[in-house]
Amino acid sequence: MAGKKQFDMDTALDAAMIQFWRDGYADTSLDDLSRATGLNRSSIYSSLGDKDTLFLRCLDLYAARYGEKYDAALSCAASEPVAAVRAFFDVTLERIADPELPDGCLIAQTAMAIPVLSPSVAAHAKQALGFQRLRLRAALKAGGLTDQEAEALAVHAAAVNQSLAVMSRAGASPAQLLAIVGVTVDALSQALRA
Amino acid sequence: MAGKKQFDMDTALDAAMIQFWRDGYADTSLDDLSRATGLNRSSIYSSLGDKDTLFLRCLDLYAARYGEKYDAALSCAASEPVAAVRAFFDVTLERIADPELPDGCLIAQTAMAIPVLSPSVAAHAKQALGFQRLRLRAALKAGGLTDQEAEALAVHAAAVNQSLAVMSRAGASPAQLLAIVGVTVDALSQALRA
DNA sequence: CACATCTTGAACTGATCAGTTCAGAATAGA
DNA sequence: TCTATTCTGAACTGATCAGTTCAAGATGTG
Repeated sequence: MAGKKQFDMDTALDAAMIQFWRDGYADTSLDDLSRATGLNRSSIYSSLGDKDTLFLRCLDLYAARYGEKYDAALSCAASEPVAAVRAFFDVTLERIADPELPDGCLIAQTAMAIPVLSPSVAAHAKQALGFQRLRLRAALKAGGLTDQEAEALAVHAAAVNQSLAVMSRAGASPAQLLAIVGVTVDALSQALRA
Repeated sequence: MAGKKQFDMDTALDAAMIQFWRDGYADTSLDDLSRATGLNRSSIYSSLGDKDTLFLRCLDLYAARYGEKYDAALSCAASEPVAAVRAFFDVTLERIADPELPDGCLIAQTAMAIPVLSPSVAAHAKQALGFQRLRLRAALKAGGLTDQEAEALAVHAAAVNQSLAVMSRAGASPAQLLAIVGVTVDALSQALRA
């Protein structure tokens, strides 16, 4: 069982991310991480760093992975802004519908715990939410909204996207989640018609 | 220091509620509660029960207190539905703006932690969110929306209300929070115009 | 075979946690 | 004054936590 790397770093990081995602930072112990990754306590410590460092890596992995998907969804915003925003929300809805993945959202969960988290972790979470808003704003401006409209709808859409995390954890049905984003998409259609 | 009750139960419960609200269940220790309430460890145990019981009481106190305010805000829905929903969100926005109170929302925070909470606590949180939706739905129907529209807008508004908890924790400005609810209020105006 | 590399399990430290108990101090009312 | 009630501080249990260390075992490479 030695001589060469026995585990895939990315797989382990993935498992750790999902563990943090489901239970949150406070309720995830090193033993939980050890169980989730299949790695020994010592191995985690020596190759992934301590709990804080590992959590930061997981946050970044999460932001990068889904950030790409959100970007891809919004890429058609210039020609079809409504479809783009719908696709944006679909990224989240599909993630929630995936039985392999936890409900909720790692960023939202982390944001809610900001008062008890380290400043660096808090900063990463805030930054991730900021990126989301900027992504949406750029797309909406490309889609033809004014600066003001784009700003307002971007922060609204980012918030609604986070709300899906709360509502899914509280047991909302897929139909209800769809209704939540439906109102927002309709509001965008309306804004574009003006 | 004895012979008669030395502390006001409601005051103590209030302090405990705020402590849970700010730091969440997992990150609140009995020592934190002792400090917050000014009560001895033993006194908490003997007069407020164990951590789980106390948390349930705090959840109920929170739901009752703000439930009343939400109801009052929505009471004019039949004649002025848009103003009613705006007043509904104002309850949350004023709570967030109050420097005496934590950001966020106890219900939202609890909902996010459902996977690691006891079933009874999870049930209380879900119930509270369910009430919020029913409150909104009744108001919107009274305001003249169809059943379908009222259902969709109610779950949307309840979600947006929860999103304010996430966004305020992530450092969103009052103007941004206002923009978030603005889009929803506009969507309601539009629905009523049809 | 020998060595460098990797992995493991176990242990230990110092800290915190919830829950519980209890003796004693303080006090209000009879 | 006597007594029932209330409060307090301290202690203890059994558990978990993060962080760290290390010796022993396993394996691939040269």
